[in-house]
Formats: sequence, structure tokens, C-alpha cells
Amino acid sequence: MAPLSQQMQQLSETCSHCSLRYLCLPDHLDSHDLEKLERLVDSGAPVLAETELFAQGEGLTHIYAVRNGSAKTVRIDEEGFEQILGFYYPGDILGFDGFADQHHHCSAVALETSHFCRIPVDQLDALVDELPSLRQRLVRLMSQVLSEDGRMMLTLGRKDSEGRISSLLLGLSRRRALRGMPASSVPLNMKRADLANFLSMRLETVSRVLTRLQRAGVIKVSQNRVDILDRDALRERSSRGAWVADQS
Amino acid sequence: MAPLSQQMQQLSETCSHCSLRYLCLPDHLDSHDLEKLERLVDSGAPVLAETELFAQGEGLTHIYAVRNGSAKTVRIDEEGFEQILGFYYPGDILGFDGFADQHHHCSAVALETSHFCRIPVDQLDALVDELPSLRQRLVRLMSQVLSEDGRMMLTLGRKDSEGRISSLLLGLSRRRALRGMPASSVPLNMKRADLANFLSMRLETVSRVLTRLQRAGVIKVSQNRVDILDRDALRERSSRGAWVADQS
DNA sequence: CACTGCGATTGACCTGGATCAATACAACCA
DNA sequence: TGGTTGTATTGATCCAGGTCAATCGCAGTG
Repeated sequence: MAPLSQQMQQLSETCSHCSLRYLCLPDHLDSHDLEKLERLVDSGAPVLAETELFAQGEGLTHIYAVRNGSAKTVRIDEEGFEQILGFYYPGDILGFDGFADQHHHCSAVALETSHFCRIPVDQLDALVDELPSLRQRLVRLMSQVLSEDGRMMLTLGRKDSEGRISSLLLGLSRRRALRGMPASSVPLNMKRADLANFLSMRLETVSRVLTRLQRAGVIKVSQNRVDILDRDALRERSSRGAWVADQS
Repeated sequence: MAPLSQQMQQLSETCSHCSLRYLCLPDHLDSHDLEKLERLVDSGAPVLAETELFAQGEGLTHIYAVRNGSAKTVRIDEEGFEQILGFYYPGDILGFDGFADQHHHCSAVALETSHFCRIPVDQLDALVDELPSLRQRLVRLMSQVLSEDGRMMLTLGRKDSEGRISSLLLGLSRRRALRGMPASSVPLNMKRADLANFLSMRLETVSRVLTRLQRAGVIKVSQNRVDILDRDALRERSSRGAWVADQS
């Protein structure tokens, strides 16, 4: 339950007044440039849970910023396997991977009823040519994703189930903190199957690990929400069990 | 042993005459823009095996394109775990992840004696503001990496040891084909430990899988080189053993 | 040539987590 | 209130691959 004032702020139509401007595209833009960006943004109707924002293979027409709510991106690879690539929260941008060849390489789906800012790519493209600050911002955001992907590969490759869950929870918590939301109470808006898919575990294992962590007094689980009781213990578990690579 | 003519071509000082221009930064640039880019590029002395091009944490001053030879990127995460993020071949760019905060988030190390093109970031940055075509090219290359990262996460998360090795071999082979090199004979310039680290397996397992594939007549292993005897079988194995995710 | 050292291979064993299957719980509807 | 459906938890079993350890092969070196 965020206070009403905060909700209003987040839903404000203009980037300049958006509480997320320092996380999102607008960061580092001066008010003049920001105004131009603002004019591109279309904050449309609410998107219902399970609704696709864009589909894999589709042409790239817009990128999206999460305004409120949450989303996931899913890719189905050549062999038909489905992989959740990430979860997205207010201020995050969806659609960067489409710039490669002007087609989306994954689908984006709302996890709950959410609002998104739609930004038409062609106009953004033109504006980027005009505003060096915007280009830099864009490159930085993409580069950030790259470096987060690296971290994720490490998690998937090196950590055991407990480490993966712990890392995920800490990550979600950290991202809440960035947004000024209570970091010790993390809502799991996605289903267990989504978590399992994302972390490359079976959902039974997700369940087991969550209860194990609960029994150990590290977290408190209640269906769609996890309270972090002992952050240090969680941190400890997120790296314990990760195995060290052989020396080259 | 590439023919001398090809070596000469690859080592040509100018992008315009470089045989890799269609893979590398210059692609899609007209001759006028290309000339400007060319002036930034410094193709320095050969880099010896095991030498660092740049180190994690270091400020971003240059990005590098592989001219010939090969390299790997390695990241050491907060908890001290070392992860190889990728292998790089002629035409590939190293250093993109540094744009996030002007610092490298991984180290780059030559796998063998290699040549690299050094491009100073500040000058590149200025040129990018000047040339929209270069900006687009840059964004596309970064976006490509993003989408390849997605594929890699899937491999790490979903595939068993045989699938991982098979995928890797096919990937290396495909990249050779792109460069016009014999695709059925793949040199493994990195050590087994590097392969293992990259694929998140133990080196013993890498060894076992390679010999298993050899015994099955799919490949022929000879210390630092793998010959692909039955590409279809390899493809089959690269997806077999990958498990399907639970439905959300 | 013997010696050393590094990397690759192979063998034997054991554990984490996938798999299969049953049960529990909540929301929703008739 | 009971039935139905979707989701989460828990239990029992099994195996891929991690772990430990021995061996081998080759390159360099005194």
C-alpha cells in the first residue's frame, strides 16, 4: 500500500514529474532535452496480467518503460525451449534487444495489471541523433543490461538452488530499495513456475528451498510475498554453495 | 595455415581494406564515414598469449576489435568467483560493457598471440555524435550481444553437459563460417579449464564428453582442435537433454 | 636422458536436485 | 456447501555430474 501521493507521482503524465526519472531514460537529460523526449512518450491504458506487450519475432515499433506494476520477458529458442530472461519493475526499459535487427527477440508479458510508457522507436531514433545526452543515456542503459546478464550467467552456472533463490531475493530487494520501496518485504508477483524457469530449477525445488530458508529463520514466506528477516544470512547463503572454477 | 594473401588482407591497416569490415564496426558505413572511423583506429603491436588488454575495474579508455587471433573476457564477481563471459574472434568487439559507467566490468585476455585494433572511446564518442550510421551500427552490435547472452543463459540453465559442449562446438563452427574459415575444423585455442569455466562444468566432464562424442563418431578430437564429422548428430545432441520448463 | 611440471584423460564414488506422484490449499462458481 | 481448477507444498526415488585421486603424455630444461 503505497501512499496515495506516491501513486499519483508515479502516474504523472510527464517524465519531468515522474518519480522514476532518475532510474529511467530521462536521467542525465537537461530540462530542455527532457521536454522533447516527453513528447514521444505515450502512457496508454492499463495492461492486464498475462497480456503481451510485444511478441518475439514481431517488428520493433516501440520500446516500453514500466510505469507501475511488473513484467517478464520470455524467449523461445530454435529448439522450442522457453526461457524467462528477466523481471521488470517501474523504471526498467523493455525492448532493447530489438535494436539488433529491428525485431524483438523475446516476448514481454505483464505479470499483473500494469502501466507502461510506450516510446515509438523511429521517433526515438531521430531524437537520439539530435540529442547526444540521450544517446549516451541509451548506451549506458544497454550496457548496464549487458553487465547484469553477466552476473546472471554466473548465478545460473555456479550457484546451487539455495544460492540462486537467495541471489534472486536479494536482487529483487535491492531493486526495491533503488525505487524507494520497503526492501525487506519483497512481493513475488510471478508464479513459482516463472521463478523456477528463470532460475533454471524445477518448481518443486523452488518450493523446497523457500521453506528451507523459512525454517532456518532467514525469510518469512506468505504466498506471494517474502519478508527478509536476516539479510546477512541470506547474503551468506547466496554465495555459499557456489563452486570455484578450476584455474586456467 | 591461412594462405599468405588472406593474412595480408586481414592485417591491412585500413578498415576499408579489412576483410572483416562486414562483421566489425565498419559495416553499413559509407566510404566517407568509414574514412573518419579509420583515422581513430590504432592497430598496435602483437599481444602475447595470456596478456591482458584491459582489466576489470579499470577506466574505459579504448574498445578493441580482434584483428586476428582470439581472446576471452573474464569477470570476477563480488564473491570472488571467476567466470569466463565469452570467447572472441576476428571482427568481434571487446569492451562494450564499459559504457555503463566508463569502467570495464570484466577483463580481456588474449588466448594466443593476437592483433587488436584499439579505438579510443572519447574520440569514438565524438564521432558517434557526428555519424548517425555509426551510432546505429554500435547500437546494433550491442543489441546483438544482448540477444546472444539470452541464448547463453538458456544453454547454461537448460542443457546437460553434452548439450553444452555440442552447442559450443556448433557456435564456434558457425562463427568460423561467418569469417569464411573452414567450419568443420574448429581450433580450441583455450584450455580445457577455460571451456569448463565458460560452460560451468568441471574440466573432467568436458574431457569425458569430448571423448564420448568422439567415440560416437560425431567429432574427432586432437588436443587443440576438433573436427566435426557429423554435424547433424551434433545438432541433435545440442538440444537433446535440454529439459522443458514447467508451464506458467 | 632423466626429471619436472602442466594439462588432459580416466576411474570410483557420492550428493544435489530432477523426476514422479500424492496431497494441500485457495479462489471461484453453481 | 461441495465441486472444480489452478497453484503450492511435501515425500520417495534415481541419476547426471561433481568430487577426489590416479595416471598419462608432452614440452621444456638442466
